[in-house]
Amino acid sequence: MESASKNFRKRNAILLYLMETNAHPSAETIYTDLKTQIPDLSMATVYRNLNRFRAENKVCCVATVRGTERFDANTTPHVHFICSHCDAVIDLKEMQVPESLSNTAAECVGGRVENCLLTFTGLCKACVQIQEKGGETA
Amino acid sequence: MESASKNFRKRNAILLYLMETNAHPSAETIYTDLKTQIPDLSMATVYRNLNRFRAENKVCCVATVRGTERFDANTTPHVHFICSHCDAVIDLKEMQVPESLSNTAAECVGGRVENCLLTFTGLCKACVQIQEKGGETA
DNA sequence: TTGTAAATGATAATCATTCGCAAATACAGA
DNA sequence: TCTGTATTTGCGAATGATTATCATTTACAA
Repeated sequence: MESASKNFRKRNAILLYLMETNAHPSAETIYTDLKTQIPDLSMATVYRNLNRFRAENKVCCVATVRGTERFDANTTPHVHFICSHCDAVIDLKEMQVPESLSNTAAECVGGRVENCLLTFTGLCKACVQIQEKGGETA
Repeated sequence: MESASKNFRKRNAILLYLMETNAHPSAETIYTDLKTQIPDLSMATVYRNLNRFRAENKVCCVATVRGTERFDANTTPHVHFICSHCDAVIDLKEMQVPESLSNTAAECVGGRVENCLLTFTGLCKACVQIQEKGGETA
């Protein structure tokens, strides 16, 4: 196992960070947050390991928000909501992608379906309220 | 109506191009293809108008493939398949996003749901076949 | 020790996208 | 027909995210 020894401290820290958050952070957020515990961390290491995790299917990119990729250690099909005002990427844990859909998709494409993402966009609860206040002028 | 006159020739050409294709092109593809009919077209114009169309809800970005946005003049909820080998973005026209899902999502978030995308990834038909041939060595 | 392979940091390079500004264009009214 | 104004555009520079390069460090095995 490649966990305790060798040069995997930083790699493991990055994966752990992703497994323990549900905020779908960007590479930069990961870097900034981990930098406090690991002062000699480099952005290159974050990107390199993210790409490695992706190739190993330990991590996936669930969205690209304003040109920035957002990562998740949950690689099973699941449902997200992206707020177009505050850029939050929120898990909709209560929802599931109906299994039947993947099968139908595979039939339609005639190829191999490996993953799927169901993504809603709009305004999150907090941003709806902000907008309602700000909209009084209208 | 802002169609025939004024300075809208290029703008209209871009929108028309998007309405007539189902290939979900990138800004660069749009630019390259239109350049043959409109030699003095500029990339900035393509990007500017894409952003305008987006704001007007005439066009949306349906995916980001290898760091490049892919556009679609169909702004209603629909289903795509992205081939991770050839980067094709394919409409699954036979499939629909169940209406009920959007309602459920709105309840879960407690905010305002504006759009949704259901996206499958994997290998398209052609790329599966290529891979099967190439895999003989194993 | 010593050699080897893998991981990293720093920074340069790349690529998609946006910005700034001056020139071109279309149209309204004198 | 001129003139003013607002819009659109082209060009090229600037930005921002991501990747590549390369020398250094690290872990481990012989």
